[in-house]
Amino acid sequence: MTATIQTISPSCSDCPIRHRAVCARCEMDELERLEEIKYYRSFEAGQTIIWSGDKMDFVGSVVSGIATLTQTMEDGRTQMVGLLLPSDFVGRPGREGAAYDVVATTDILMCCFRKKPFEKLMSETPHIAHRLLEMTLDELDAAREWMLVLGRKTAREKIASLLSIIARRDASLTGDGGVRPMVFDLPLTREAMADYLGLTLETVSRQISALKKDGVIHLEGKRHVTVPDMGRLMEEAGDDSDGGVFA
Amino acid sequence: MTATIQTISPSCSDCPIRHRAVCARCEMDELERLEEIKYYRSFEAGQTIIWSGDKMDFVGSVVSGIATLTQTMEDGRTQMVGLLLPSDFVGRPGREGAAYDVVATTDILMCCFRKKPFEKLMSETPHIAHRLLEMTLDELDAAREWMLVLGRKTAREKIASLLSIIARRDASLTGDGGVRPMVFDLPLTREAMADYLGLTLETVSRQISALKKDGVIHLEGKRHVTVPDMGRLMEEAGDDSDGGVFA
DNA sequence: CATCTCACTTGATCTGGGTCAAGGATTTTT
DNA sequence: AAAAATCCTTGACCCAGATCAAGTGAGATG
Repeated sequence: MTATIQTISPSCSDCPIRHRAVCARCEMDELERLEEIKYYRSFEAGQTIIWSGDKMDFVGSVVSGIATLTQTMEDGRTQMVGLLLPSDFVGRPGREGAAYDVVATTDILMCCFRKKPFEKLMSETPHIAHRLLEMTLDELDAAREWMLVLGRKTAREKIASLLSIIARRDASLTGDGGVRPMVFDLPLTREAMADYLGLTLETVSRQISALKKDGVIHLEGKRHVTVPDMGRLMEEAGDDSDGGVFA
Repeated sequence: MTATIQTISPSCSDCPIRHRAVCARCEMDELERLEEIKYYRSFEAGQTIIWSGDKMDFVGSVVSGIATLTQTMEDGRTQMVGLLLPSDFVGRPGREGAAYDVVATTDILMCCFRKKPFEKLMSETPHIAHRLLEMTLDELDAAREWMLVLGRKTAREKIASLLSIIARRDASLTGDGGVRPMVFDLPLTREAMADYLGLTLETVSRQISALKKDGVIHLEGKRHVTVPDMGRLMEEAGDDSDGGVFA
């Protein structure tokens, strides 16, 4: 149950996540400096990557697999505060410790940079700091969108919101535009969905069954989802602001 | 009901919010450049400062007064996603439009910088970009802490959480350390609290009454709050992580 | 001084989602 | 192939918080 630390380190331009990673706009000499501090790290499903409060000596991006950011109260109530899908960034440059538990939900491969040298590089390279700010603003928007979901939506709307976010992210990763019907696999257990949505796993299960009965989604097995009509799903989510992805 | 635009523009070093403002670590020539693009703007209680989606041509900080960031669904359900107290920063450098409605809850004075030149200054001054990143990370932490409140806390815990956050902020502004008992004025109506907490105003009212009956807080009028024991309040909030302010 | 309005309180009732409990379907272990 | 462990579903019941409704109290307005 320990992390396999692999030092594959292909050249940064081969990095499978370069389209969103900080290195996307780097010059050759910056690439070389990034190369020196870069390493890959893989974790098994269920492993905790970082514990809240632990010192975090790296930043990085998810290459493949899924992880979650969660907060837990003393009595065990837990709330997921972030979902890390491939290309998402993890880490808080300038901060010592981790603020949340980071848990691998599936087997996961991360592309990491040692934190200290990364910060040095960042302070010397304006566009990296810029890119970080942009990504942090994106995360802030996502967190605030989720506050509306948690605070004001019904259980059914919450499920529909989650499905439509996952579908959207999945489509943008596979470049699968607005093709209908939309097909994807749920990367989360019912319990993890419940933790994201502020519900119980029973309610999640019931609402998924209800959406299925009403023909909003179709299920094969427990995880494989087909959405015959994304517009319908987003209506169910109470969401007109579709972000233009499926316009 | 239009905004009074005053161009008081005292020198930046006189800025009442310089301790948290972006200019805190600026050199003299940067201060002068900031001075050129700086202006003050005041709004009356109830005024909407920016509408979600509107083009936003400034960034800035709250000097005095309170504003809120809110999101609204088509059917009128609203969720507050941020509370802007004095010294808080507003604006999304690098983004065109506003993502949320910004509403003045009390009369408010803002210290603004024109956006385009501010962005230029930012791209030429690493430590400003740095400071912005830090502030955005703070906001992200606050948003995620609030996700736990919205998703997993009971009505009573939500109220206690809000009171303890306001008390904390108030104390750090007035430099009023850990002095017990803690006294402050609620800057929000019951309805605004409800919008922040994902509750109805009736529930907010009932829970405040309950906390009062149980001696957790004491009320004079409807807004003036005395907290005889901050530790007790934070227990009620289900919150051990007190941020060390009242350790 | 009477009336309005706005912010709040309190009561009565209803209901969405939580809780508790009993399975079912797959996969993993032995 | 039996046993155990996961993950999921469904039913029955309950309760925290929503909804509906009727006030109260303190400023503002005429």
